Amino acid sequence: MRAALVADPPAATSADRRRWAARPGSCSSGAATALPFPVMVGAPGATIGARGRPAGKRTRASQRPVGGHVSQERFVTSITRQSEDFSAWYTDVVRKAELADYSPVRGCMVIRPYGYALWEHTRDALDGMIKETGHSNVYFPLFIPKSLLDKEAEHVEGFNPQVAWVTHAGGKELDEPLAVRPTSEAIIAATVRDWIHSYRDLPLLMNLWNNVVRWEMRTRLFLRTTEFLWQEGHTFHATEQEALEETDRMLDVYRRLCDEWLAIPVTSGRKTESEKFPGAVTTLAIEAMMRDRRALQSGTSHHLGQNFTRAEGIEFLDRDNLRKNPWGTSWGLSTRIVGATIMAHGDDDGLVLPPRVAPYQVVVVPIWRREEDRVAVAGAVETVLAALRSTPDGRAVRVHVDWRDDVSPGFKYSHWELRGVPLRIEIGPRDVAAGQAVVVRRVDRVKEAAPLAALPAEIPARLERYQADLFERAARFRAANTHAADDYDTFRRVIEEEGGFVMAHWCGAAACEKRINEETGATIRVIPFDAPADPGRCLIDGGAATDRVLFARAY
RNA sequence: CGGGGCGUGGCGCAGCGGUAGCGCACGUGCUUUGGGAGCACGAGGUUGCGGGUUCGAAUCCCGCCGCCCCGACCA
Repeated sequence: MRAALVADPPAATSADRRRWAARPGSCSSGAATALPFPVMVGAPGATIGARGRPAGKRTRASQRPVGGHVSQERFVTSITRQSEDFSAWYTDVVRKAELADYSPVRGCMVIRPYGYALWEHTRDALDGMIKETGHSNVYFPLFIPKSLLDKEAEHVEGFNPQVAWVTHAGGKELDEPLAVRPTSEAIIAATVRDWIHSYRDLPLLMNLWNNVVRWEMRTRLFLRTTEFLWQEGHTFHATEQEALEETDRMLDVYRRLCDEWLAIPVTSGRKTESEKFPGAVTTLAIEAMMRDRRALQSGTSHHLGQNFTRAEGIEFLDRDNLRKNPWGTSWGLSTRIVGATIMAHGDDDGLVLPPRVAPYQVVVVPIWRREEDRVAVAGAVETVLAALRSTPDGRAVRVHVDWRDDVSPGFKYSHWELRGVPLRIEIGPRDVAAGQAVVVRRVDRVKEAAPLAALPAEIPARLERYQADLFERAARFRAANTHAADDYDTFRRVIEEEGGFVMAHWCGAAACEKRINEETGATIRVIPFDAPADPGRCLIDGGAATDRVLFARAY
């Protein structure tokens, strides 16, 4: 885990406090590394929140004694309910939790400090796994000469409508247009031709963290933006077997990222011909279920065969003294995964973040009225902070203390719940007197008192349990919304009325797949790897199928 | 690209011929603070742009521009 984010020192001036408080993710202590947050400002004229809502009416919630039962009351009222309009809910949450903003550029977003911190934790976890599996990070250019992109026929055709071109530079028209990379297969293949001569040069295992541009007609923050951040892995192998293993291995890395870090259960499988990456032999993907029961493709891994190496004329001399084209793979996971995290866990009160990637794992809300109370509470808070920064197992907890004195404790509760902080610790004069703190879980608002002395051991354990609980909750939700359909009428009814994943038989014909999509809006998300043998008849033409495939309406 | 809608302080809106107002947010002060506090005072707008009609245009007409929503691509 990364270093703890350090809390605001109570000694800060009130103006300082406000400034820091306005930038969650900022570190105010010299001890911790200050995250470099460029403060990006939405330019004037940007359309912000075209779908806004009237500001929340302050319904003064009745006061309740500490240690009470779990409240069903809805405290955050400025967010559209999921049940009312899931898309509006999503946009509200992204904007009000200050994850991202629209920008002056159509279809492009500004990722704000809190959103970027969430992406960074996800990215760092994945980067670690990519390195553990033997890959090195590299960088390739943003611009790709047209001639390179044109070499692989299926690739060109697939990406053409989405490519942005640079035709002028230096005050004149370029001899050859440059594509703003939609992905880097072409330029990488063209470059590594000079690096690969012998089987001894293989495998070549590379990964790039970069931005790509794909011109989109309809965009959504994080889920589909014209420019997005991602990693793209590119590898070259001496045998097809090795390339196939690599494709599987990296898909499983993505599965583990979702599983262990994001608490999102995913289904791994193979894409159909119509859904595969342009230029790939096969495409594998992980699919996750969002809380509106729709599917979201969250990561893809492609077996490229020799398509790109042949197009580029990459050859190596093998052990058997024969010249061969290497086999390639590529795999990518983007900022879309942030959208997945939001939609897989969030509720009507805002974000619900998995502790392992949450910018703040714990927020402390000190409560005081008189100056003497504040001093007493500050003492207890300092003790807790020191303990959380050096827990018994040596791991630091990312904790933030909200010392703002211009908003009420109740406001702070809502503020941090909207932002999905897993645990809230409330410490007031009554707690100090009792030598305890009140700990509240974001996901279910379960509220418990815990002795101050026990917190160093308690909090990390509670965060782990919380992480596990979130995964369990998501897995139960997915199970409850996965159905089987054995005939087309049932299928249509389930897709229409229930939504979710529908497991059904498909003969493998593109025509049947197409008809289902056109008539129901559902697509084959994947042909799952772990589907049990279960022979049946295709929904459309009755053709034989050995097992079921996963259908859903998707993002 | 076809259909629908909207452009008015930072955000959300009202005003629909007589020279711009409300809520939120913002600033200052006082009282507050264990589930989104209250009051008072204050600051903030060449009404998207350009033309026209009129004594007079945010308002009516024409033309641009921009954005949003709905239908064919994608991580």
